[in-house]
Amino acid sequence: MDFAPRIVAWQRQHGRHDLPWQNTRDPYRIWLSEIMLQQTQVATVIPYYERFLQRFPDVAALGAADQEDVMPYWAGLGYYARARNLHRCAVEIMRDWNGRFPPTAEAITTLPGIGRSTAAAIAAFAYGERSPILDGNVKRVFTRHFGIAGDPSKREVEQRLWALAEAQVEAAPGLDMASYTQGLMDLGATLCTRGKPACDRCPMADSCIARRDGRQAELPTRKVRKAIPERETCMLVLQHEGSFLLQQRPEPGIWGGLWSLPEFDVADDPDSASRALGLEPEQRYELAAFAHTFTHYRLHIRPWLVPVRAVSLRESALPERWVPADKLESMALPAPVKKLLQGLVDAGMQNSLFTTSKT
DNA sequence: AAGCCGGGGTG
DNA sequence: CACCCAGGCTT
Repeated sequence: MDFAPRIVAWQRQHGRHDLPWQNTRDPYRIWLSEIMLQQTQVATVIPYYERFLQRFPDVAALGAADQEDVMPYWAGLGYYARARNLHRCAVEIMRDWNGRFPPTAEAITTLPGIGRSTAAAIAAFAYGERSPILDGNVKRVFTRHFGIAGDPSKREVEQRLWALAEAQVEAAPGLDMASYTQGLMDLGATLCTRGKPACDRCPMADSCIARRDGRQAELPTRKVRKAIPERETCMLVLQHEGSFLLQQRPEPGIWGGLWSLPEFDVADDPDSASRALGLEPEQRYELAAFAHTFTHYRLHIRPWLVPVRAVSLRESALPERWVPADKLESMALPAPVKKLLQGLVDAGMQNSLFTTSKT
């Protein structure tokens, strides 16, 4: 009872008001922030957001750009389909909406990469539309406050939460939707956190079921996570006169659209893998293996440094490019590849990096 | 309904 | 290390 107005009152006094995407009603800026913030924390997003906005200040600038020019500004953020969809949206808005962002949450949902919650957030912030959100923060706040057990990603539980979200808005005529939506996010991000919720400072503590029953640690119910599989790959660091050979990853798929190192099966060897690309190895150095963990599997990477003489390449299914060391910064590289190449460049290709020498 | 898609922060 | 984060799309 009285849920939404209390959230608003708390937000105005204790919420966040100076995030880079606040204090604007520009749908473009709001939209960009919502996409970047999908499954990504605020502190991670901020520098990406600033860089992106500087390069693409409005939907016209983004729509006029090639996707190729967009990807470097997303490299390292993850979920690269978000960037591809963002660019598709901009093209679509310029073509189908006369350059104006769609005026309702329902219309916004038709755009690629924007679901119900993201559309509602954009509509609430930009237009004040009375559409509720249901993101990770809201799921945590609601499951605790209303004592909803069960994995929130399950359809049945999620439907209950959507119904609760709708009910809170309907029960509050004249609600300031921007403040309410921001308040839910702020509460989840700053007080009703996963680990140690600050119930002593929470404006909803007196009506919170989890608080009453001492079940804050059990809600929201954890999802049962299966053991993640292990995968293994070898990567070729083909090097010629200070440049590295990069291949553009196909989409869809992991790292789609990013530039990565050529890979070969662990059963094969770096020399034949290099020759398969039309390159003759001068040497081959096994670099230190390392692991990279994704949400759904762990990838063991075994990199080989292979200096080559000729740079004539064979026909390849993937776009390929020789990239000088000092131009790597401008390329859209997967995080582990960036780390690997940066390490090589920073160390000046010194032998200390090699676990084993020539084989 | 379940799997796919990343990287980083947190405890 | 496990778990989670301003989720959405495909199968």
